Amino acid sequence: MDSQSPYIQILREHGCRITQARRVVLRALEDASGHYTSAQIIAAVQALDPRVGRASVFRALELFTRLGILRPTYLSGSLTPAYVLMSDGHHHHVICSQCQVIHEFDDCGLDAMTRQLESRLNLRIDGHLLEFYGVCADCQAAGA
Amino acid sequence: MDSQSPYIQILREHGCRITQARRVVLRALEDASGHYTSAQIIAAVQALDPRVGRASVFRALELFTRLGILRPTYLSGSLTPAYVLMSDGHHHHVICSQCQVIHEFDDCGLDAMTRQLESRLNLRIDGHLLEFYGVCADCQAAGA
DNA sequence: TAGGCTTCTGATACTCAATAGCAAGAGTAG
DNA sequence: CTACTCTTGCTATTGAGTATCAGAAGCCTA
Repeated sequence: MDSQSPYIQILREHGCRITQARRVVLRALEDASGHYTSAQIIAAVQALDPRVGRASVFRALELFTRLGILRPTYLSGSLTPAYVLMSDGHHHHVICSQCQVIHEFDDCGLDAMTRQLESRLNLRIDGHLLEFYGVCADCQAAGA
Repeated sequence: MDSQSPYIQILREHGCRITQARRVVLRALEDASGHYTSAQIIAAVQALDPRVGRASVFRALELFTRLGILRPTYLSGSLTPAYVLMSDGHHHHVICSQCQVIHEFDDCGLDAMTRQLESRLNLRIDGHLLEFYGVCADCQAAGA
């Protein structure tokens, strides 16, 4: 029943135990389906299950990052990272440099480039993060 | 003579003063041409000009990030960001998940996608960061 | 299903990168 | 050169993230 989540499967494949703390952190991340800072994730976890401690959240985030499930990224001028769920190993978004709005998109068309890089550099590629920086329509209108 | 650096030009265009501290930080970054943490940048700046203080380095890094000259990115298990120079607005690299070696590459072929996104989402795009995650040849050999 | 080994957890104290505040100094426009 | 304003350097402070460790909980075996 837990095995429905592909992330739980990844934990299992790596020989990591499926603990309550990890399950709750994963659920918080999936509910969010966005870009959350550690503080926001801790708050969400507290709401789901108050018994889970701060330290365990940080440990889970670190583990998930190591397994390629998550990727911390720096957004909105703050040096506190936001965590991004790498669904199926990849993630793509556009960030407005002015209002910091984030627009995610799915199709990246990077499969061909991935193959090409793998053969050219002689390595294996498991995933990628693609960020575009720009100015959104609203900010362009406001700035004009 | 300073105006040779395109980054100095960017500062000028945004009405920022060309101060000694900012010049030194830029020089440290250009000398490095790699991925440096703030601690490493501070050390490099100290070596170039000991009068420049820590706080000014952080302020310069923040300013350059805001202007799109730099991008903090998460590398190698530490939550202290590494700064990447966005030459001409974009940067691309492959990171080995095991030994954390970074391999930069230039051609990304993302111009077409950039155009497409601009028209589809109705926004202006100024740059991008593309990170691939995988396992390098050495680590694959060692792991086998 | 219970036993037993091992990993993981929760609580707290601690560390140190990053920031805030302010008086003094340096850029720049005229 | 002068004057105005932005920026700096110093230092105190903050707070996200980490270390520690006894106890709890997964999980494998039989």
